[in-house]
Amino acid sequence: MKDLPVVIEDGQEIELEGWIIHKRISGKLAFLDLRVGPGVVQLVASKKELPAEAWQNIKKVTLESSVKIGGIGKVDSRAPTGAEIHLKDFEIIHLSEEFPITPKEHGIAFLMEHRHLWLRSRKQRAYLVIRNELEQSIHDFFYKNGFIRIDSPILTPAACEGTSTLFETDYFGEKAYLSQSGQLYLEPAAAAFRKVYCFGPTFRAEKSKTRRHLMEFWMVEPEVAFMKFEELIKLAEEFLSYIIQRVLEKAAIALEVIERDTTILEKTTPPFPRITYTEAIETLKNKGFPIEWGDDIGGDEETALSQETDKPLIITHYPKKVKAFYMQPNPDNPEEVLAMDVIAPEGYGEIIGGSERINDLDLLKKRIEEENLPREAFEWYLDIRKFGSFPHSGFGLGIERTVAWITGVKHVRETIPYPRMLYKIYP
RNA sequence: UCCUGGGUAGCUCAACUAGGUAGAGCGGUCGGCUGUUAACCGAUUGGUUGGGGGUUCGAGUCCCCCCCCAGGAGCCA
Repeated sequence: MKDLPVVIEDGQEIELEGWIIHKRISGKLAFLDLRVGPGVVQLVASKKELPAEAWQNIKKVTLESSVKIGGIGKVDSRAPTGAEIHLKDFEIIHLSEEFPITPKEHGIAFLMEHRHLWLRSRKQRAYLVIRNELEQSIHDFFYKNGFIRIDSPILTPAACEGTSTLFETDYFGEKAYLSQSGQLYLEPAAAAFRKVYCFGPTFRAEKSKTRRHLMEFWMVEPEVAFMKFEELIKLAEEFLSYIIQRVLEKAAIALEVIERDTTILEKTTPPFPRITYTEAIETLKNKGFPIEWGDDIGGDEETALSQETDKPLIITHYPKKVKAFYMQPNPDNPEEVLAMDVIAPEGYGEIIGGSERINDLDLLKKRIEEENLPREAFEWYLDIRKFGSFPHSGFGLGIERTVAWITGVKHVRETIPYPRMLYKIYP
């Protein structure tokens, strides 16, 4: 079975530390698989070529024991990763107790209980290597394009989009909430640096229990001063295309390990197909969904729409009542806002949500009142519209959903090292 | 929160339309095997059937309550 390889040169003298993940022993010849880092290498041991003590160690070593080995590298097509190490020495650092996770089948409840150990498994390592490549590609994209990274706070005094779904905590006698978006803190920073982004965990206390939701998830959010709605859509297209292509290139082996068919991913190049919310509602009605203009578009509806295309689908011009208070109204229709969502193909749903922001002070005050939001908490935010106000736009991309799409994994819980799910915070 | 399905050995499951003191594979352990790939062959180990109460001569199986898990919905990234 394919795994991430360790690069081995033919004839090279090698000393390595690692963990034994598999052992096949036959009388006088043994094969062991050693996990060194993300990668794995096969060890070959012949009884007559080893010190007696080393052979005894090989016989008694248990799965997931930590060991130190010495040997000679050999390129050999019979080895699972194309190369192997012929052992000259084998030392046990720690003899592992019986490891709960075996190469055979396990249920998801058992695996989630043992998430801290499950991380060592072949596919889980591949998923997290892919996540790492995605995160790096995001930073590289923004760095190359002159963005400044702004680390927004996690403890916040007020809601970005209403308080009902926030985790509340005590802040020296005051109420504080775990951030559900860095956006409000990004907008002031855009006035300082013009192009900014934040990258960090966000928290939603929604009691949702689906394959697309976590209580704690990571989001990257760019915000750009003087950027209008059309340019925002272009930014989203270029950004998403860049990060997908970069991951396909840099994480090619990890994608092979998980046997991901990347045909559709390769098609992620600008421009993306685009429909308005109103057109989406018409399409859904024709498909038989019981939906009316003004309703939000749910998971099944998103999947139905994304089936029309192999590329991410952009939906624009949503009704203002289903979107956040800070979104700029459509000049051609005040009931709509200049908002856009990007729906991933293959049923992975919304991965980007963004908009042009309101830059007029009076309009923003009015919208805060209409949504019954606590005005005091937003005074600092309103300041942006008092001191050199400027048109600006931004979006947020969900890391876990994007990794889920790239890897083809069904549930986002496997795209993050330690998922936080409804009523589940262990390990 | 709601709907549906489920909790039996360390793990994955079986024990039937009909209540009769639980069984297999994997893992572990011991032995065998010089090119294995989730190796193979033989032996062996393993259980208060999620918890509590009830019906019954007798409950894994039937009834009630509780706990936990999974899948889905709403909401969202």
